[in-house]
Amino acid sequence: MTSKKATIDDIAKLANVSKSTVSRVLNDTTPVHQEKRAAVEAAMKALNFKPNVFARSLAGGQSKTIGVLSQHLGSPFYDSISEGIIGHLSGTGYWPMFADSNDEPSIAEQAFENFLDRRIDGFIFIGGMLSEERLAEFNSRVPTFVVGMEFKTPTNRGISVNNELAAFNATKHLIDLGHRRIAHVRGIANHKDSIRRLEGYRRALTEAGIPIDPELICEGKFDGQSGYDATMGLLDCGKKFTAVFAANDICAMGVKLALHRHALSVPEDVSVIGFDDQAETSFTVPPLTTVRQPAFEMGVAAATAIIAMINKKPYSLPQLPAEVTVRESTAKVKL
Amino acid sequence: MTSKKATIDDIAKLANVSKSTVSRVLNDTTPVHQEKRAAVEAAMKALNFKPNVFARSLAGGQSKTIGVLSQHLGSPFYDSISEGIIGHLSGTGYWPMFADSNDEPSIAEQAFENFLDRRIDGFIFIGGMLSEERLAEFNSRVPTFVVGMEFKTPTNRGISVNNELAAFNATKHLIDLGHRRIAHVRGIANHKDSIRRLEGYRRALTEAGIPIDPELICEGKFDGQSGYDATMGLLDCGKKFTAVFAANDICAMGVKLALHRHALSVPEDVSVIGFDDQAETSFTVPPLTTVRQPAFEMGVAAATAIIAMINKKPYSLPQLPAEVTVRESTAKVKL
DNA sequence: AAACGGACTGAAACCGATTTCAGTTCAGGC
DNA sequence: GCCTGAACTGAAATCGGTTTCAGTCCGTTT
Repeated sequence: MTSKKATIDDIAKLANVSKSTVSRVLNDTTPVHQEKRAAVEAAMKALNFKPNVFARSLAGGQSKTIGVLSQHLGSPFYDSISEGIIGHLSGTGYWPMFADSNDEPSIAEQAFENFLDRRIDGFIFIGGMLSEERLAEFNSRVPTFVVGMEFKTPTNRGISVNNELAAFNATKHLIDLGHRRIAHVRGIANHKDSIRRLEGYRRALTEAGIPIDPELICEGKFDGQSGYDATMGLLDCGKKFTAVFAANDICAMGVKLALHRHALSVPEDVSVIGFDDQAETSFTVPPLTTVRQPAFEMGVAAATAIIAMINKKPYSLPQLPAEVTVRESTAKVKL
Repeated sequence: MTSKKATIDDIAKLANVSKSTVSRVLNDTTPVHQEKRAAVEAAMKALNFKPNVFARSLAGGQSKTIGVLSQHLGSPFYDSISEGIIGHLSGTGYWPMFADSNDEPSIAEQAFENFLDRRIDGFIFIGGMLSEERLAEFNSRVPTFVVGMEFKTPTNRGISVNNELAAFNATKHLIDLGHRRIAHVRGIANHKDSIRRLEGYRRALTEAGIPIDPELICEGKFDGQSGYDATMGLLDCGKKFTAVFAANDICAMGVKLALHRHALSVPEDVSVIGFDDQAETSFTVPPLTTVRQPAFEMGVAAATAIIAMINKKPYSLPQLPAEVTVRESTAKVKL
């Protein structure tokens, strides 16, 4: 098929110009006469020319790669974001390069340095274990976009659901169903999302005039086991509650299993609401009520934004809803 | 910290040798006198030298990047494999570059070409929508390792669970519990894994002297919806069965929900077994019996193998078990 | 003692782009 | 009619490595 792989010199020869000119039409750095530009473009088409990324990057140009740092690949929510990023990047000429920090700030820092060695053109940070200051510092070294973590200062440098509001809505949904003793199983304690979700939970209770019972707020880790353990703990010591707001969907599954172990049924005895709306969620028994986070769309937005940032073009971010998806794991409180 | 970034010339100057020599100790291509080698190594340490990947690759050396093509990022099984790959690659100097073919052979082909443009040193193919011939062809162009798909010809070029055997074991587990009317919800029809799993299912029935009822074999797509639809279909037309072997765990969740809709309980009325043992699986109500695929370990093995292949070193692959993880979704058939 | 071959080395070419530098052309302002 | 600046161009340097080529040095063979 493609015999060898055309270089810029081949194009120059065929179009009868110098390689400088070819480079110019390639990068739009300097005006090029219409005629020559057309000749060059024709030659590129004819030879199916694709610039060599390495030569380009070596010479100081772009590497056409985007570093993507996920806090935890294997977490469905982050993975959906990644999927959105990959999906949107494909065909743009940019390629993502992934790293996983495993929720460790020090690994994240190191991964970032490695990315710089690789001369990434842009950096997408998924999740939220780094301070805004660090991220600002990153951004001063390479265009940086944050997804899935609330990022206040430069509002257009990140995209995320409003966790506080989403958690408020989730809790309010339960309150509206008549629940007053609502437990909350948290995510990782110092994780931004966890903190904001706890805030939303508290605000909803407070605004409804329900006193906050600290014993109903359990530590967790965004996983099934911690949801299970926390709920078992509550149940074993006879704590009364009629609803649980879990930090995320997989945690909610753990909560449900613990309730099942105590012969409590969902939603008849206890209502459960999750967070994320990950794919499996609608097939649990019963299907889980949850707060939807449009993860894939967030990934797409991040990819769109980072490309625009790299090319210093304007872009706009979608407004993300924080809606409760009502399914069958929540119901009116039993009288 | 690191002021500028040392180049090979800096090293050469400091070690008082030519850059050729530095390159030689870097790549171990030609013998270098012990003294000079030591001097060079010392200089590299002192200047914290890291060779520029782009210059290296441009000059015809290695790019230190591994192309990883997943059939479907966002599928928990494939993601766990990816996680294993990323985990094991980290710190080796090699970096993965991901693409997602979305189960489309044509996209896979294109992704592979793009990878070659990026001069990947090695290629890891996750999943199984490509023929062995194509993969052999790929392997002739760049070291290629296949993970999560059975790959017969060169036995050490891929790693996978024995799907036929695993499916046989799953089905046999049900038979041993006394079930004789066992439905099977398949994965994507022309997907290798699906085919092999169907074979295992058939063999188990045949060896047990149970006639195969084609109406109990339903098409599916490795997702929750198809598990749900298939089961609803069976139930709605009054087909009798006491157990279901689902193509994977998420499919099994769909199956369970459909049973729940018909007021059938698991495992009292119908036993359900899944495949993969993905993380959430142990928190479903009731926890799902499934066949474990050690995905993360498979990823690690793939990363290990590809690096060895690139460097023409020997390596060995672990033997993967195909064990049934018995939880609570399967039970003795009701008499 | 001459010839040979293996260990070891540095200069220079090369990989394929970008960018600087030094012009050349040409239109418009005075 | 001359000057100025913008549009446009190509030669050559550059990015940071690898690899070829042409040797040098030395211990062994014959």
